[in-house]
Amino acid sequence: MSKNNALRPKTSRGELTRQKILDAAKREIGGRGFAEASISTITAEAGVGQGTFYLYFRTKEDVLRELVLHMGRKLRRHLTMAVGDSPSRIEAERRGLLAFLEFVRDNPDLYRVVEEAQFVDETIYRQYYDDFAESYRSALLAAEARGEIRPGQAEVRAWALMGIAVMLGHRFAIWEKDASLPRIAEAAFDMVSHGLIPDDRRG
Amino acid sequence: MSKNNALRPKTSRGELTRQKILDAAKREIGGRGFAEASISTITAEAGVGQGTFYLYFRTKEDVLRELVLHMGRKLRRHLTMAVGDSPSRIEAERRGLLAFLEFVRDNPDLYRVVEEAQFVDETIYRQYYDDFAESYRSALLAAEARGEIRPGQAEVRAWALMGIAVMLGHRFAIWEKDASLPRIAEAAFDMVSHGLIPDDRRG
DNA sequence: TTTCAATCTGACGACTGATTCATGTTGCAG
DNA sequence: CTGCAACATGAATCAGTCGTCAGATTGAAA
Repeated sequence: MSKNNALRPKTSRGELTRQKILDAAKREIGGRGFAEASISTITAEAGVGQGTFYLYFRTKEDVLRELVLHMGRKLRRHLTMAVGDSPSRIEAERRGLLAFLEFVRDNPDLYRVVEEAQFVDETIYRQYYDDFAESYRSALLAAEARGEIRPGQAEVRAWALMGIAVMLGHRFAIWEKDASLPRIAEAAFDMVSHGLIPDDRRG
Repeated sequence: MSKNNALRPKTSRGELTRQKILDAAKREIGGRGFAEASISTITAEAGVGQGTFYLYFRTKEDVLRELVLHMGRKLRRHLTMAVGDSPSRIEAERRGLLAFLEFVRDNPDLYRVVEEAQFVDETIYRQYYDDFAESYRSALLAAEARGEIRPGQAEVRAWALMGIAVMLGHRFAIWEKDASLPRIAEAAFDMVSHGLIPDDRRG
């Protein structure tokens, strides 16, 4: 089952070194991109010898996979905290979107690493999105059952909402770093909750 | 002004060769990814000598830029045809989303090439999206002025709507190749036009 | 037919960066 | 204190690509 590479350190010293490499890789890959980031720049940045890298990772791809997993856990934790005890799905939507945008702004390197994963290991990338989509989807279904939202294709909605978050994150948290995130989230939230059609034109 | 590289062929024979290389590059980069695609695999696929590549392009990045521009023109043309004479912005929204999804399904290589551009030449990538966002934005503003849609941040809405299209394209036109695109587009369109909040819960 | 600008070729030099490995160091269990 | 497994090193090796170039070919105008 666990194809877990048997590359895990066995002492706390090793664990620390592994972590230093992971941090450096995050900065290098996130900053310069996967192609530019070489093992030598990563190890130099981490302050360890070149060979040390191979004590804990098989390849550069390996580190990236690890970072995607890390991003997934960290983001999930962050969103859970932010959305936590929302009184309704709609309110959860609002808080979740804002929390995501803030997360992206605070972790641009991780964000970029995940996007690069798409071209390095499609499987892990898709797993990352599938996981979020699935929990998103079931949340929508539950809300629908409670009558909080209009019935509709939960699966499609989940992916559409993720698309909004990702694109707005890219545009307003990565590219335009000083945008007012609450204003952005509010505008998108308004569109999604109320719809584009004016009240006086509904059938 | 025109930094246009002076690498343009001067005869139709040259033009043809250049095109063969461009096509091969689209397949190679779209299929294996930018990093995997080497000049030699591209020229081999195109059926020309290695050196021929440099008659028309400076670098691999150069080809990718060209392909992004190409994708922009082609997609724009496609959307214009599909949305053309819609009776309303809302209707244009519906048709546009479906047309985009179909385009992605029919041109997966081009789609991927554009996404890769993000990590190769951020400038051209951003230009690509900015262009679409701008025309999207002004269309929304016009519709708003006509009272067809509720007032709101057109800029944010434009990016959010693009996010929906991109993500749904990735999920339902690239990953799940036989999804019912009209059904997907309809579901997303319904959410965006009517909103998630049920009519009986609006204040 | 001749000429020549444009086009094409593919082997090759230079270089980059991944991975290995022989050797050295660390720190804890006994 | 000592022995040993874990950890660390970086020079050397190795694979593969880029971009060049000297020479060959094409085809259309003169």
